[in-house]
Amino acid sequence: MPELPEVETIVRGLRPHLIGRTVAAVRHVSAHLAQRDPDLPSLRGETITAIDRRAKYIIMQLSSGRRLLVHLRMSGRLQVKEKSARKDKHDHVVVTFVDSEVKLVFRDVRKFGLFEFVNGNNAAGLELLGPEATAITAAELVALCQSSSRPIKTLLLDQHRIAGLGNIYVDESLHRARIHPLTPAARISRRKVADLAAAIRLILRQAIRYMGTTFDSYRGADGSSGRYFERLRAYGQTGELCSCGRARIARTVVGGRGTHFCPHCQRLPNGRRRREA
DNA sequence: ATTCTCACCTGTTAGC
DNA sequence: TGCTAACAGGTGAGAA
Repeated sequence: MPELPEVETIVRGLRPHLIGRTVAAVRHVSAHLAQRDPDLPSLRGETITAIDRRAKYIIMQLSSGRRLLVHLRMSGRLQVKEKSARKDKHDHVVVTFVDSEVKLVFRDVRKFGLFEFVNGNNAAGLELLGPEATAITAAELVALCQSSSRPIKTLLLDQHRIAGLGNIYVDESLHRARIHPLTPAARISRRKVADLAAAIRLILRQAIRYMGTTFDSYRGADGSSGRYFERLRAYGQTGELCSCGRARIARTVVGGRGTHFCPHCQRLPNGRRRREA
């Protein structure tokens, strides 16, 4: 699942190929995307002037002043391929460019992703996003935590509070900061919250350097896998010995999401220790 | 206002 | 072997 580091990696991979390119044609727009945005064919003739990222959103600035919004959600991929590459059954948009041997392909097996112009419907979603997780300060996170009694994991996944984290990097950040994912946010000490803010920034920075995490379907703009997979210490490590050497990584469910943690390092504050389900 | 639940979707895996 | 059911998970709409 593409989270902030994966999206950043894709954006960096797209820029050298697409900046300054003019769209020659928009091909194969799948019905579910055409229904959400009937204007997609009008991308033809636009020149891509910039490609930016906001949390997990990719925003392409166009010469007309319009903006194209892409969100990969669960299974989306945005890849640059040779013009001759065969179309896959899950390719939902194919964009070709003037005087270019490559094409941009939006593939999305589960069809949760967005590929549309910024408009009234989706602009609000962008504006409601919390501060970028990469730049979250201790003070900001302290304020955030004090205002909520929700489990810290649930709070960190709320894009309106802090934007960019997903299931993988929340588990990794809480593990590094040694905080149990079910800890009520307001019950975490200032010192631990500061640790958490530092852990979030560090892990995201490292994950970007390693070009993201490929757990299942994620691929970079050039189709490559993310190398941060090898660095995971909690997510998907159920049953593996924790780096502390004292316990094995357990799995439970928090807010409906698979949650990985070390029962030794990450304990609830009142002494109760939670085991796997 | 805030928080929780469910729907969206399909490939993969577990269970019979 | 072949089938069905459960599961994965980011987000937003609607309910509590």
